[in-house]
Amino acid sequence: MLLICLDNAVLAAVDAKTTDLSYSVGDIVFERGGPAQFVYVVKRGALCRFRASPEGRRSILQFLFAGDGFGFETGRYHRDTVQALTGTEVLAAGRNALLAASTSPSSNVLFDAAARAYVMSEEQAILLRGTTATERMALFLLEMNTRLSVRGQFDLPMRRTDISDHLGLTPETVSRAMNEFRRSKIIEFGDQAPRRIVIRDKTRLEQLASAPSEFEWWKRYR
Amino acid sequence: MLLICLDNAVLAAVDAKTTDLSYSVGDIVFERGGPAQFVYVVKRGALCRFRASPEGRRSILQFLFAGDGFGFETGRYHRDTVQALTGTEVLAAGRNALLAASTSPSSNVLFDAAARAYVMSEEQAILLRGTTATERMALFLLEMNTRLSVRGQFDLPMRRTDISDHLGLTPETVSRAMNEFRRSKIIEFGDQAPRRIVIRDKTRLEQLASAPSEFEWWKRYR
DNA sequence: CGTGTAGTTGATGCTCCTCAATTTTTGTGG
DNA sequence: CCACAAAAATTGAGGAGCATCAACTACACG
Repeated sequence: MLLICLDNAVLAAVDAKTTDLSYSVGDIVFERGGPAQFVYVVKRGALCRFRASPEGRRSILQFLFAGDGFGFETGRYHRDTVQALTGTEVLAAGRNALLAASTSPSSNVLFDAAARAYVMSEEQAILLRGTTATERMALFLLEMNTRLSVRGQFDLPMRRTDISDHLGLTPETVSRAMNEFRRSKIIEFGDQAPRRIVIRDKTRLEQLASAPSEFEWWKRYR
Repeated sequence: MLLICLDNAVLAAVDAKTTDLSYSVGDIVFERGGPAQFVYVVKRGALCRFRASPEGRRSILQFLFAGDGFGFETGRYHRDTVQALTGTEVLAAGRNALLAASTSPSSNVLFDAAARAYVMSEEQAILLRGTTATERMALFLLEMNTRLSVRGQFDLPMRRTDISDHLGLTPETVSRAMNEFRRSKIIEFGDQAPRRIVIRDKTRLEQLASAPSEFEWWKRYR
């Protein structure tokens, strides 16, 4: 019952018996309910970890990029599904190898990972609670910027739908917010590539990310 | 940076050097930013653990009842504030005593606690996302029922405001939902005691807790 | 060229919040 | 115990914020 945020340092403790795997767009790495035998680290590409509700809603709990670990559970089964958003390479290690490594003297490794995962989960819950669509989009873009940008720009590996399922919004709302950012010259899209983002005014974006937004795009549509 | 869900089994590992403390309504056990020297277990009463945002919002992350542990952090300072909702007795142990106990052979105690806290936090985040006010109130009442009820009724230790800060709603919305439950004879209030709850139709409440609510009380007010 | 998917834009209205007023409950001192 | 004040809870009206539905554009692939 756990998907920990493992990083390379953790897997260094396992060291042996790792396998390289690769997935293409849309491939499922594992599904909710499946047996949890391996732990993984992203080497290249992007994935998402989500839970689908019976009514058809989908909550994307986390986007996974190079260096992120996933797939560790305390129970025998996976609690959520992980799917590739782009062509992806991951490193897999047997769950038992990790457990063996973690009983060595140096090892509050697992505890640290669990504690970090807990803190991140709670911080994000606080963040998504009582924030407006504009604030969430600003926060999301800033996070993607720190994780993905090279030379001041980045390509979002996910669709608008994925963003909306992550932020608890609709794709339409995501689109409107992003395009209003664009019209205000806060961000810029690539030519014929709505997933390529350049952040033009990071300061403004940071203001919007933590402010009862005076940036009310919907008034355009009344 | 961590507030773990410790239970009595965990504190049994410490065993020595515990102190009894008592608080009355409104007392602060510790504040966000304060040094994290002790870990606690609730013996009697109820508390809440919350984070106040600069804009004056308050997110209540957890209500704490007898048996719940709190106050453990991986860092040096508390990440949130804990306050008594009623007259309360807690057991406190030095943080160091716990760490010492947790290096003993038997001890993935800390890891288990962190893992459990992580799972609970993520499950609750999923729950609060994309659910209506009615669903949240139903879920909340069911949870309070399992935790607090004796002989089919219970007294909520918290105000409507606390509930709303926990569920991400306003006190008005909480009040309307609860009174609509009452008018539909799903729950019942005590006489001159709006915090005393009797659940009359648990099955119906469980339906409402996980259904795109066909229970639309607000239509009354149009 | 169709066909399919992703993204955008617009119109409408649901769900809940905000603000204000009132009622109920709790706490305090005679 | 009652009288009063303060706090908590309820109720109502109206509007903010976002979802929903629908139409449309742009590209990708055969």
